[in-house]
This record gives sequence, C-alpha cells and structure tokens, in this order.
Amino acid sequence: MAVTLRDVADRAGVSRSAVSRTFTEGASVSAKTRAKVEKAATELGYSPNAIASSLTTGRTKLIGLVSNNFHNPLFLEVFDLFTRGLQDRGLRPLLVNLSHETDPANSVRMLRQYSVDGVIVASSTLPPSFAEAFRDAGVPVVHSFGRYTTSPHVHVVGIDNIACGRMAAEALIARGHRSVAFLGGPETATSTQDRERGFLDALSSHPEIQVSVSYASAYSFDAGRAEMMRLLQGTPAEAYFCGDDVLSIGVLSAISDARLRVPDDIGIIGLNDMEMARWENINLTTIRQPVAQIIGASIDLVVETIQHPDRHPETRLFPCRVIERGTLRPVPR
Amino acid sequence: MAVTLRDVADRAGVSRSAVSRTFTEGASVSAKTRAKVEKAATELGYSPNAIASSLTTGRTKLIGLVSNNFHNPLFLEVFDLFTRGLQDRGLRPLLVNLSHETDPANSVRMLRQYSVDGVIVASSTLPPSFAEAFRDAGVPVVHSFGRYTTSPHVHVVGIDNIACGRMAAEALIARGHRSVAFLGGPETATSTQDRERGFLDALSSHPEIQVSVSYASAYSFDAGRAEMMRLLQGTPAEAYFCGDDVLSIGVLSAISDARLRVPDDIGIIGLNDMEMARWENINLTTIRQPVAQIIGASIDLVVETIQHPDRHPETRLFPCRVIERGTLRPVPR
DNA sequence: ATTCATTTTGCAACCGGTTGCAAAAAGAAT
DNA sequence: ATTCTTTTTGCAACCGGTTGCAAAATGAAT
Repeated sequence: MAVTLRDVADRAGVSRSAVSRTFTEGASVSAKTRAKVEKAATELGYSPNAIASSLTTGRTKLIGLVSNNFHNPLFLEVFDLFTRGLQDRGLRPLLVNLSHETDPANSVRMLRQYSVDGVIVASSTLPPSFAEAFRDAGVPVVHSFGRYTTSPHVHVVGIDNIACGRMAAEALIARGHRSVAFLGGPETATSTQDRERGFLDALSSHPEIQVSVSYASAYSFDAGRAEMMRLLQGTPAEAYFCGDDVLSIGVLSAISDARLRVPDDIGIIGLNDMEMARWENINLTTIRQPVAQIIGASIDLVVETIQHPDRHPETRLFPCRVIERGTLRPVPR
Repeated sequence: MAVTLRDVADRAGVSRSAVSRTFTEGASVSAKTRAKVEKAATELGYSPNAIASSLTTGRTKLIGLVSNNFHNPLFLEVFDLFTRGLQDRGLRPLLVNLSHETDPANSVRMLRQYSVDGVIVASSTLPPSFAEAFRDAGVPVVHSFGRYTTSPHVHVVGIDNIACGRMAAEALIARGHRSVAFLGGPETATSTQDRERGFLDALSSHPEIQVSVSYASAYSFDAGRAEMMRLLQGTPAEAYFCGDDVLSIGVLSAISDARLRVPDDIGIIGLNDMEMARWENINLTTIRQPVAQIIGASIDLVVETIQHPDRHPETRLFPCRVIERGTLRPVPR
C-alpha cells in the first residue's frame, strides 16, 4: 500500500542505506546517488515514516501536550500558540485531556507508550507533583503556567503570581480605594494561593485599607457570578482583584444584575488578558500574561531538556503588566 | 533505559512471543504463563511500546485532528470533546494547526509520516477539497462541521446549514419583523453560503418582508462589530441573523455603542450556542449546534471507516434548534 | 497405555527504517 | 602507473514489537 524505502531503493537501483542516508541530515551520500534517489522518491511519492525511524533513532518528534484547562478561553490561544510553535520546529503535539483525571500515572503511561520526546504540562491549576511524575519517569518535561518555587524539581515557565497579586494590590491602592478584596479561584489552586499572598503582602503596609478575601468554587463564569452575588448580599468592597478573566466576567454579570455600575460603584481587575477581555462590551481592566513568550520559552526549554536531560530544573518567569480598560476608575490626578 | 518486551521475557523465563501475546487481546496464552509474564511486567514497570507494535499491526491508534478554528471559543469545547472522546476509545489525537495553511498537501504529508489511522478535519470554513486530499492519499477521513452535499466524496458530519438559515428566518418571521437581514461571515466560507441560501429561501415566500444581506470579513468579534457599525450609518434592519455567535457579540457591541437597545430596537439571532452565549451579560438568542453529537458521530464514523475503508461516503447531519434568550423579542401573543 | 484433537509455545521472519563497519570507489600525491 | 587518503557504498544487525507455522505440551477418548 504505502511506498517504503525499499521501493525507492529498488527503483533507484541503490541500497536501502543509500535511500535512508539521502533523507538523513548530514549523512554521507554522493551528489549522483542523492539525485537518483530523489528522482525515484518523487516519482513514487515517498516520504519517510517517522514512526519507523524513531525506533532506531529514539526520537519521535512527538511532544505530549497535557492540559486540564478546556474551559478557559485563554487556553484556546494557548493551544493555538503551542501547536503552531511546535509545528514550526518540526515537532508534533500529542494532546492529552486531563479533564477529570488527577493521577499522573495514567498520563505518564499513555505518553510513554508513544515514546514522546518530551512533555509540556500546560496548566495553572495542577500541582507541581504532576509534572514531576514525568520527570521521575525519565521524560523531559516543562510545566507551563506553573507555579514558582525557589528550588524547583522540574522546569517551570510562567508568571510570578505573587508579583501579580502585588501588582493588582498596587493598582487598587493607587486609585485610592479604601476597601479592597481578593476574589480567588479554588483555594486549592496553586495560582490562587500565590496571587492571594502577593495581594495581601502589598496591602500589609497599608493598614488603613480594609481587606477581605473569598474564593469562587472554580475559575469559571458561573462560579464568579455566584460568589459575587453572595458578596452583594452583604457590603461589598470598593474594588476586587479577581482570580482570572473568566471569573471577572461572571463577577461583572452579578454586579450589573444588582444594578450597580462598574467602575463607579465597584471596580474590577482581572488576570490573563484573554482575547475577549478587550471586547468593547466587556472592556475588562486586567493584568496581562505574556502568553506568547511563556509558550515560546516553554518550547525552547523542552527542546533544550531533550538535548541535555540532566540540566538543572529552572524557573523562567515573565513580567506581567496592567492593561487599563474600563472596569477600574482612573488613577486620581 | 526503557524496559522492553525482551527484558520481561528474560525475567519471566518465557519467549518474547509469550510476552507479546499476553498483551494482545485474544491471543493464545495459558493462564500460567500469563501470570508469570504479568508478574515480571509489573515488577519491571513494563508497558508495551505502541509505536513499535504499530509497525507490524499497521495501526498506530493515532488520529489526526486538523483544524483552522483557533479563534472561535466554540472550538475550545470542540477540542475538549474530541480529545476526551478519542481518549475514551483508546485513540490519541495528533493535532495539526492549519492557521495559515491552505494547501492540504502539507498536512497530508505530516500525518502520513506518523501513519495516523484516520483523520478528522474539524472546520466549518475549509472547502470539501481539503478532506478529499486525505481520502485521495488513502487515509480514512471525516469532515466535521463540514458542508452538506448531495453526493459527498468524503464523510461529512455536521448540521444542515441551509435548514439553519431557514430556521433563523422563520424565527424572525414569527416575531413579525418587517425588515430582516443576514449578516454572514466571509462570503467564501461554505457555511456562510449555505446559511444565506436557507435564510433567503424561507423569506422568498414572504415578499412583504424586506431582506438585505451583508458579510463580515471574518467570523470574529471585530469583523462583526465593524460591519454592524457600517450598517448603522444607514438604516438598519429590525433584526439580524448573524453568521455565528462571536460575530453576534461584535454586532451587539456596535449596537450598544450606538445607544440602541436589544431586542427593542434591533433583534439578533446567532448560531452555535457557544458556552458564553448563555452568560447573563451576553444572553444571546441563538441556534444551537449539537456539538457533542456531531463529535460523537465523527469519531464513530472515522472508526468505522478505519475498519471498512471502502464504505460509501456518507453525510450525517444533526438537527439544530433555537435557544430563546434575550436578544430577540418574544413571539407575539 | 495409546491415539487423536486441541491448546500452548518458541522459532524465525518481518514491519520500515538506521547505522557501525569493512569493502569499494574516487581523488590526491608521488 | 602506483600508492595512500578520503569519500561513498552496501551488508548485516538492530530498534521493539507481531505473527504464521510447526513442534511441544496438554487433555480427552478409547
């Protein structure tokens, strides 16, 4: 059925090695045989079988892309950039959807069966142990959008969530708010913990500002909306730093239902800057994650790790910045 | 490094065939040797190499998932369902991002190099010829969200876009609108053409209703917004059927900027029912595509095609229905 | 205990490539 | 023309599995 190396060799009148070598970068073939082989190959429509060659070279050029964020619109951009970035480097993404899975063992097995060259765990909610399971299995791995740790056991690329929390706090302080709040995602998510920490940390030097904290049950519209509706039964803070953009939009929806105005009655700052945050009817002030840089660095790092498996685990964090839109009042004066 | 079949065989004191057979469904192994092998396998942490076995079986259990829709939030749901659905059947999705590519040859080559068992082309904008290129290369293929044709050359699963256009028209007629319009996506997209056709067809029996047609330059927020802003310079129709939900949201944004109210001044009906359409601050009346059914059927069909490669090309279309929310006034009486 | 049918097992070839090695060919130097 | 060096080539083994086939083992029947 499919045309193989042997067919090409026969047609070109050379050995199978010769054919293999013409398709192998830097192998020794004379111009003459290369020409013969290439002619035969195009005539037959041959293209080498990556699977078969991986068997001897030990390289499949497959990269496992593991994620559990299939409900955050930011991740559509993430998948877009990852798949394009990998393709551009001649790598192919093998997607693993972790939606309900929490045990890494299964994913590890699945990806080892396909001898992936490396794995990228793209998630801001998975614990570090998840990526570590791959490293323990001897698979080069990078945790994208992962959590910063001082002595990482595994490569991490992402943002400094603590610094982001601080940045959000400073944005609210600069606007002269007297009472502010953190409305996080699930308390167990590593990103929530760090963002809260940074937020509270920055506010600790401003005892005159009243601070409160609460958590939505998920990084989702509904959870954000539900939590804000609950908060609106009491006395809400003047401004909220929300766990992420989707949550923020749920919060905005609850506020608008309560006939309160943003930013006059309540200010909101999100985190991510997903594509729809800039849509005019959302117009969310938020902290932008440099997604493209994170993804570029993640791919670079996994490629480097494939080449040098024993490199020290490294953490690469990229700076975020506040994107001013319409859900936070302007800084006075 | 990795533990192979041979290691297990040595440890269990049996032949390599015996090991292979214990891991092969329906092969002949006695309970005794199976036990020995399984013991050795778990002790060594062995799991069979799918890549290697594919070489002889001719089955990789890889499915190419080809798409160019990385900016439509609906497709995050689509990827979620596809990856989960494939995983549940023991198949692995190999993602190909077509963002700028228009020539199928490249994708075909990429996926043939990995000997994928089948391909799912998930796109409402790609022409039928794209999927056909895979069929011509002898790869089982299903075009998901593809266009209906009376004599398809390739399996198609999706919705009847013409019927949807008609359904939208009927929804507007039932509400007593005197002037209605179709605001499509790019004129070249197959889905746009069909939806327009159905829409105009249903209205042809209502000569008293004024009808107009225009196109946004893409299925995107910005394009929808821009086109509606243009339309608002003249006299807009009473109600619009928009190419899809993202477009609709752009349109809503333009309308709200013009200080017009929805649905009182202008009614909007979208198509897709993506997750955020139900968000309370969007609350879009739209036509729901049964995404889960389409995806389930697509996977079924590609699996069947792998088993029976010569099956006649088939078109499976699923019915849509109007989801009433807040952007279209209620049916009178 | 013998015969026959059935199941289990290992051998060896194969899947589609790659690669170390030694032989053959080409090129350079005398 | 001869010798030496360098490049090119094919052989054969191997990557990690599968599978047809015949031999060996098991079980049933007499």
